[in-house]
Amino acid sequence: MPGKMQRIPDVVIRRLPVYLRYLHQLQEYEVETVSSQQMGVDLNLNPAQIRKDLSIFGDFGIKGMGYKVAELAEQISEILGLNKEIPIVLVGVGNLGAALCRYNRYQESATKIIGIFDGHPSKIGQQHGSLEVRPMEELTEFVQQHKVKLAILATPPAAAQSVCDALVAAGIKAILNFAPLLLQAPPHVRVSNADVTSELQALAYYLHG
Amino acid sequence: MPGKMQRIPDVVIRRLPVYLRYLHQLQEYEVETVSSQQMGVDLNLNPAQIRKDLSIFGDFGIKGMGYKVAELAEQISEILGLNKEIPIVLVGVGNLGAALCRYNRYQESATKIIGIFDGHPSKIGQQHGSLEVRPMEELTEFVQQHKVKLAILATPPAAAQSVCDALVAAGIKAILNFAPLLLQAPPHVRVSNADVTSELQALAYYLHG
DNA sequence: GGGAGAATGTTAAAATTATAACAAGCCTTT
DNA sequence: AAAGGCTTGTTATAATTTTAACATTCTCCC
Ligand SMILES: NC(=O)c1ccc[n+]([C@@H]2O[C@H](COP(=O)([O-])OP(=O)(O)OC[C@H]3O[C@@H](n4cnc5c(N)ncnc54)[C@H](O)[C@@H]3O)[C@@H](O)[C@H]2O)c1
Ligand SMILES: NC(=O)c1ccc[n+]([C@@H]2O[C@H](COP(=O)([O-])OP(=O)(O)OC[C@H]3O[C@@H](n4cnc5c(N)ncnc54)[C@H](O)[C@@H]3O)[C@@H](O)[C@H]2O)c1
Repeated sequence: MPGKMQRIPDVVIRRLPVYLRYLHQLQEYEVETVSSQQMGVDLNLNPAQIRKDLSIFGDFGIKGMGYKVAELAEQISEILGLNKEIPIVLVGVGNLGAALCRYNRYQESATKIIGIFDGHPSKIGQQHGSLEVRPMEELTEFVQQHKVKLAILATPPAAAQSVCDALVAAGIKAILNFAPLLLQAPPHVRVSNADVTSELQALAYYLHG
Repeated sequence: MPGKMQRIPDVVIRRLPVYLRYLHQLQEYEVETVSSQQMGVDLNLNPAQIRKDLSIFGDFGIKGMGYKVAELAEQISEILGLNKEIPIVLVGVGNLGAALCRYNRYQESATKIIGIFDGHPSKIGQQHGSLEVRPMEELTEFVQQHKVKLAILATPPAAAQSVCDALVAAGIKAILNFAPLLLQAPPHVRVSNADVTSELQALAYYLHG
């Protein structure tokens, strides 16, 4: 639909991976097609919202029938850019960082950690799965050489801002931040915060409401 | 303000921990008061939104002056229910679960993991910090005995729904779910999803938009 | 003690997001 | 091949959330 440009809300983008995971699940059960109605029931979402989200990007459905599961999964992958491998660097190979490395290995996903870095001498050279911890000095060159655009930040909060600055300077365009603080980054760099403590605190509210 | 009852949006509740962390930071620098203006600059939020969020719960500010940092932090803690310790159980002591246990120890927070459980015999009895892995058989009794209302779920996705059911049956009221699937839980149980893969996939979109 | 300046709480407006309604279109069945 | 039954994409409506505006009131300082 080569009409006019429109801004796509973040909230829509964040639902796409949910749709995608669901579709992959259907594929495992060899389901061929699915309606927005059915998706709505299974995902606890309004069917109209699902149709609207998808129609932003194109006409993927078949009237009277629904969506072809495999095809829609492919389309969403395309939209998100998951059809090519997306290389990731992880900085801060502590408790959490190490868990993320190991997890990465059995995950069949386009997003893949290809380099891990740490500032502490004792960590350098340690092996996590197929990845060896590199020193921070190599970060910039590695990022540029491998055209890495996405980073995971898992250092303590005190180090996080300076690591963020280094990542930005190296050319990183998006950061998944696990450190419990608000990173300051330029507007063209997207930061997503995964703060467990905040999540737990928000949940705590609902224990007495 | 004993006026009429109002529903408080989730999005407001999720901002409260952000405010709280910021206030604690100010306390470290011995800042005594702060204006919504200043908070807005530091947190990248609209000052009006901050004032509105806070005014839902009471009149915490002083006109012409702003908010007393210590007092506001105390109020927000109160609202979230963080003035008493909130006990948590964690199920699934694998890579991620173990990292969360260890993290828990140095975190000065009201939310505290007090029991960890795993379904695999080889894990039972393992020590993680001060916590020893317990068998699933003890889950229900432990939850009820310690009046635990909040759980962290960190099992593989295949096991997650049945663990969720067990948690709900035991009386858990809120779950932070790390498994990449949509849990089905009754309406009185709140589920918050912390899915790293989905986060990364959403970020991927912005690498080519 | 009074006036200037500042920042709140609140009311009003704008923007965004979600839901509902429905015409158009595709598939299946007869 | 035509009808009937679904289900989409889209347009319209509703709800929520954000931002702006401003009267009120508190502090500070003279
Ligand atoms: N572990 C968890 O379960 C958990 C949960 C929620 C949040 N977090 C947050 O995630 C982050 C990591 O947590 P963790 O438990 O893995 O901490 P950790 O202390 O185990 O690991 C941090 C790692 O970062 C490295 N590091 C420190 N300064 C660095 C720098 N300037 N440059 C590069 N590397 C540096 C350290 O050497 C260490 O290996 C922290 O910000 C923590 O608050 C952790
Ligand atoms: N490790 C990561 O960095 C990471 C990142 C994102 C998401 N996740 C998700 O978090 C979850 C845990 O990941 P992980 O890497 O720690 O996995 P893991 O395999 O290392 O650990 C899973 C643990 O759950 C236990 N378990 C399995 N079935 C159980 C059952 N029925 N009852 C109780 N315990 C049971 C296992 O014994 C194991 O100890 C997974 O769902 C994974 O997809 C992990």
